[in-house]
Amino acid sequence: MKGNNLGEFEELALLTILVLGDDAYGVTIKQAIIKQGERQISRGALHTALSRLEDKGFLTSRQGEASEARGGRPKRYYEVTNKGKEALHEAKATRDRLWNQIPEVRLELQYAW
Amino acid sequence: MKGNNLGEFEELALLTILVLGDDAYGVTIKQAIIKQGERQISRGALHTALSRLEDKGFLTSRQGEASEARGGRPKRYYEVTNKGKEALHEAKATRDRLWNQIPEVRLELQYAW
DNA sequence: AACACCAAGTCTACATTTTAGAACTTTATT
DNA sequence: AATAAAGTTCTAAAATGTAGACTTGGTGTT
Repeated sequence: MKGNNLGEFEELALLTILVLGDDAYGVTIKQAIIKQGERQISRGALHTALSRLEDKGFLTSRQGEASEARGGRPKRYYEVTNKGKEALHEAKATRDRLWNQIPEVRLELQYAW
Repeated sequence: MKGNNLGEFEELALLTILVLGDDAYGVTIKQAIIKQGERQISRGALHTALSRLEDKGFLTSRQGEASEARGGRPKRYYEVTNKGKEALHEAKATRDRLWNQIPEVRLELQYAW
């Protein structure tokens, strides 16, 4: 890819991180995505996407603390970079522009009879 | 994939077909995508996506006539199915919902100084 | 100190999507 | 018949998406 296009899952992940703000790490991101009701995802799936996004400069991460509850491995918090935000805006703009060019009629569902 | 998620290129293609309406076939779709100014794509790339979308029931195709100008192989016209439209609406809804949950501040670009 | 146990991140490997470019097909023109 | 034009189809590789097993780092219990 040219390097600036986001895959659909990547985009979903970035948006979710922006929604979560300060509290975006693996588990919360996963929960949020699932809660959006859209799909089931695994830890692994998410983390590979996140680390690819980081490689490409769409987000950065920093080590956090362990969970209070019962200990556990330290969290890794994610933050969307400027580049990431720009990519999101661009993706949105392109699609919005396309949606605006579609006449209403053409969106109606057809039923056989 | 589960079977109902659209890849980002797939989505772009479906939207473009809706924009083009009656005149959507390989070449016009390709031109339209490029003209949206977003990217360069090859014939092959587009056609594989289209046929995959057809396999998945997001669009149908029918054979058309050859070009008037100078002949040539008959065109294949594409049309988005109900299922395709629904998938587009869903994808849009999910993202719009996410965008609405992002506070303005969090979208601002950061500059070092 | 040793051990169980929990929360989370990392690794591995395979499936699906994206991509480009070469090859092919059909028709028109000369 | 040969060549050109307008398209589509094939092939193969790179990028993304995905699940599940594995590891690590911490806390609590004895």
